[in-house]
Amino acid sequence: MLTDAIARMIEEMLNEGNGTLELQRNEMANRLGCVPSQISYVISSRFTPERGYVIESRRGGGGCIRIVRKQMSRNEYMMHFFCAIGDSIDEAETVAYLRNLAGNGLISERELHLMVSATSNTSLSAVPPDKRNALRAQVFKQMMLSLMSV
Amino acid sequence: MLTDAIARMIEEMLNEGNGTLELQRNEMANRLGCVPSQISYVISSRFTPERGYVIESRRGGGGCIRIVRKQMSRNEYMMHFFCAIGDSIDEAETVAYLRNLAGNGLISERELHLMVSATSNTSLSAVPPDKRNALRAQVFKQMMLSLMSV
DNA sequence: TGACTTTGACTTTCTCTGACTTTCGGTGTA
DNA sequence: TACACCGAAAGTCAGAGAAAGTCAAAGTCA
Repeated sequence: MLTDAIARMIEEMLNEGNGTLELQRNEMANRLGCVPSQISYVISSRFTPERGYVIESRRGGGGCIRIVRKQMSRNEYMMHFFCAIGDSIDEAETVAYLRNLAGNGLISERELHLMVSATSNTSLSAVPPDKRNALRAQVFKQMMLSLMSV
Repeated sequence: MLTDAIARMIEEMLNEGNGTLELQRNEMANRLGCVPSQISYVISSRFTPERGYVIESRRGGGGCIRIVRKQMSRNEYMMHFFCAIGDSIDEAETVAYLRNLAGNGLISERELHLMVSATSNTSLSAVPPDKRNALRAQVFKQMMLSLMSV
């Protein structure tokens, strides 16, 4: 059945994208040889808020549909990231992690900014560069822990 | 999409300019290879008063568009604390400041926890104790700044 | 039969463009 | 000085086009 194929495809893409996905309805419909509204149907019947998905979209040129899975409990998800940090991490990777957390609604926009700046090279400039990544990981992880306990 | 590129560019310039920006519509359109009214479109659809921006402009020779990210008296308050931090601060005093901010509703409970843990001795344990207070002040101030610009 | 799928026509929203208008500063002239 | 004119900006607006949303009717399957 078409619906299932599309749903499976979206699932996979969600997995690849760490629970976040942006797709273009027309493009996808084209790829699958179906009518665009079929994509809408699948999303509205399968990827509902009750099942833990958040949908946003934008019309017009260059429009797209954004699907975010909120399935894992917050803390499970946080823990997943927490473990991935390791004991050294550079600035760029930290920002990437944090954007991901924000994209999944686990931290707010303000919290994103807070954490980015706390772990920035600017903040840590007093520390010799060769020790910075370790310190950053430490700070990052402490902040994550603090969020998990609130 | 052009709109997004322009919006991103303006954001960045705003950040660089501490929340203020003057741009020349034609010049910018030229640089981006688009029609000048596109710039107007982006500004009117994205940098609206509802989103906290103030727009002024001047026509004629040497004209320009001025964009200001509105910073409420909230920020003035934050600035007051910011200045009080100095370039060295210990853990206890940091917690006191943060409690104060939370008590005044300037940061949320979660943000309080985040900031306390980012500036804790635990987070900064990799740094020799005699350098910790300076680093803490640095981290603290960066976080404050990030909140003021959101 | 009844619930779920599939389709396509129509609607709404967003982007982009270009023609036309308004405003501003400067410059030349009486 | 006062005024008219000119060129250089920014403002406005309507229209075209792109993409997603909606919905009802037709089709399918258990």
